[in-house]
Amino acid sequence: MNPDALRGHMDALLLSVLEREPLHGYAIIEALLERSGGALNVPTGTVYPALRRLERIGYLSSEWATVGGRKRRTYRLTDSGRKQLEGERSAWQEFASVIGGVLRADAVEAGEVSGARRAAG
Amino acid sequence: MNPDALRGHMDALLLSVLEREPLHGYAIIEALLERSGGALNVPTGTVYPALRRLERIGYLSSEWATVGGRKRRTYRLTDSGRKQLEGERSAWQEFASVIGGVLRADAVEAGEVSGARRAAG
DNA sequence: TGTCTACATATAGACAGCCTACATGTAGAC
DNA sequence: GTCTACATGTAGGCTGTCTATATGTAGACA
Repeated sequence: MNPDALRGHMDALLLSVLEREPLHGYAIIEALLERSGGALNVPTGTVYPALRRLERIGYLSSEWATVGGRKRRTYRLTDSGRKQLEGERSAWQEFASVIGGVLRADAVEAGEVSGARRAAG
Repeated sequence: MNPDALRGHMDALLLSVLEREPLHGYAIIEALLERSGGALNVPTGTVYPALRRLERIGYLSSEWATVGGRKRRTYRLTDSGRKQLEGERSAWQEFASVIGGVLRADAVEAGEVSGARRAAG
């Protein structure tokens, strides 16, 4: 997975895995790995700063906990973050539709029309 | 459209619009705008350097032409570029599938399963 | 005892691509 | 003479992701 491609989509991914339940950074990385079928192995140097950024913005809140002698900082979605996640989801759909549409536009000519859809409007 | 989101997908878009026929930079911008239904208004400061980069790599070749007294640099896909486009297309599908899958994972819980698809393998 | 791995967080600095802003020039309409 | 559309290009800023490194606990194993 080309790292640049993640640019601008990391927030959506992080907010999304936190929607179900609060998690600490390490667990978030594992969750992304699992939910992507092994495709998304995001380095700690990406995740930890991103989580802090999202907290600074107000989408996440965090608190420390000690489990089995190890310290964890557990993040949870704020109301603001939950709202943002909605926005991220629709932004993703728009984005995927637009890019996918442009990429498909020329391939279609080759005779492969299959399930081509057009955005209404 | 969040600019960061384009990061890493610009190459695919540019190669894609050049698949059908050679175009000059300005026409490429218009083509992207049109094919995206107005969603993709890419600034010249993004397109021109990107085209030069793609030419430097070997995915595009260019030649100057004068039409109606105006100079144009027309770009066309090389064999290498055509091959790269194939790769970009499958990379996009993989990417969209992975991100979409993770974003959907939690929303699904709400009962909305609709047409969920999984990439084979 | 020492070493290794998994768990867990964090930061510094490099890298790269997209953007804003600006520069330059032609053609045609008005 | 001015404006808009056409057409290309560069400099410099921004910012998010990555690599590499640092720190520390717990438990397995020799």
